[in-house]
Amino acid sequence: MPELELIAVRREKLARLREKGINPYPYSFARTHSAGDLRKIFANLVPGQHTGEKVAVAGRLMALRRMGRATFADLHDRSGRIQIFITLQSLGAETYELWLDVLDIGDLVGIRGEVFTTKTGELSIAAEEIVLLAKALRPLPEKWHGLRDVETRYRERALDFVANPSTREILVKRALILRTMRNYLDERGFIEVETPILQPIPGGASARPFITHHNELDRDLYLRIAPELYLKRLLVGGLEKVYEIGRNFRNEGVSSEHNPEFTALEAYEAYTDYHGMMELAEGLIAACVLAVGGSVRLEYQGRWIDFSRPWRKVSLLELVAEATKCDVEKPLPELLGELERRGIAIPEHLKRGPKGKVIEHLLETYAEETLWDPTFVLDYPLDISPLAKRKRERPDLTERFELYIAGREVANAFSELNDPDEQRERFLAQEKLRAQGDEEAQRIDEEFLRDLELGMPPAGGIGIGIDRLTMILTNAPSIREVLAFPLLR
RNA sequence: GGGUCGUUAGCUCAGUCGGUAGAGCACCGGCCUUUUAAGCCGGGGGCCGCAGGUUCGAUUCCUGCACGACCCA
Repeated sequence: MPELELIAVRREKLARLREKGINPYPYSFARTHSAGDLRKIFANLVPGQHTGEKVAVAGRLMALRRMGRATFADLHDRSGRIQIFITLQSLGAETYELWLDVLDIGDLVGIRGEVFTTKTGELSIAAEEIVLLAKALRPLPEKWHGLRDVETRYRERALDFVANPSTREILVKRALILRTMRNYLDERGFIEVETPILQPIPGGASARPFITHHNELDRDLYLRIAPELYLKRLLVGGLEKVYEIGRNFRNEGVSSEHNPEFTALEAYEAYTDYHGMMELAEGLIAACVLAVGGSVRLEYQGRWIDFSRPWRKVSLLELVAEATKCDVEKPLPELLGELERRGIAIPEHLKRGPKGKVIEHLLETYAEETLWDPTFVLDYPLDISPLAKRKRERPDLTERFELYIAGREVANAFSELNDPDEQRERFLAQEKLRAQGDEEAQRIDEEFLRDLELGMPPAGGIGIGIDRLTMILTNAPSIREVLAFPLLR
């Protein structure tokens, strides 16, 4: 039946209700229990038991089994399902007929009545009063298969949440992860802060920004690609341990692992370095794994991930050397020659350097997917790490790591560069790349440099991608599953 | 950006080797007071993703486009 006809049928019922003087969208309903509460409280009833307990529940009608003068209904709320038993005897003929005429699957209703169990032992409520709380005008997906079509699921998210409780569960777990992170950091003396999302110069990461415009100031502003530079200015200001959980915006494509707006945690701690950040990452993520899964192991897309500490540490250059069997210590021209001899293709735009981009490409292409259990990849080339401090004893590398889990980059951290003169040099090198056409190269930020000149304590900083971490901890194959409303084409 | 596959009723899916399209659920009518994917009887419901092409005839074959899934860069 065309959708419009199904809606028309429901609208007729709505009109009938109004004729009877019943408000189909009333104001409130005092419920005494959720379905889950009742299952807990009345877990030990025997079949056919009447309790004498009067309760009030509310939720969405998800099934109606009409059997003449008696009807069974399934009422769903956030906590689960409870069966409602409706009889002509207890409501009276007129009321019973009316409700069975006008109620549809999908309607929100309140029920008052006595808790009992049927002869098969199912916990139920014998309805003494039915209150319509909101009439549903659109039909719901099929009761058995539900809503499967992934496109409809992502485009009509509310419908997906109604039809698929497991989708709702992901958001519950996401909230648990965020709560666990905040608790973990708060307990260790970190202060949660909020820094600008509208920024005059987008900094703190290599990415293309979204541009917006302030009318009154008649000035373009950018949606932030990272909060990093502002958070470090708070370190200058003496906040010592700060973190922010918030939305970043990067003007790039959408895929199963990318959404243009995504949530990241960034945390900065004075007087430590990237070794301290490794400990923080382990503790923080392990706490989330435990909170969500109750164990140090969990299954992702059919494979187990072992979060037992300490996590593996491997140097980026060793990792790439092993994956490609090439001597990655060679200068770029010689390395490119060796890669070519081994039949390893490098995209043209990377060949003119900097070398760090080639190394990064090799990591993403040949090593990333092998990093299944949590692995810290250490010591990134200086030329692709403009905000990180030089590695002790290796001036061409930085004290930076990325954390990989299930073949995905989940975190990025470094010993924060706090020498203002060197930071300026690094920015200038980035500006040079930008002039050569690298739109993702970072921009010089004079206000940040000015504040660095006040003196920023040595510090470790880390960014963790909340969406990707949530994917892993909820066994979600796509980032769209862990976003309440993903961006679609 | 390239390749492969998909798009049929509100939902989940069949199907047509090219001849005016089917099921289950949902919906409508009838029977039914312990059902639970309730059951039984009857009924209505379709731009077969969009646009072209081939053909006497296209939902089916071909091309393009849109959207999606997967793989590759």
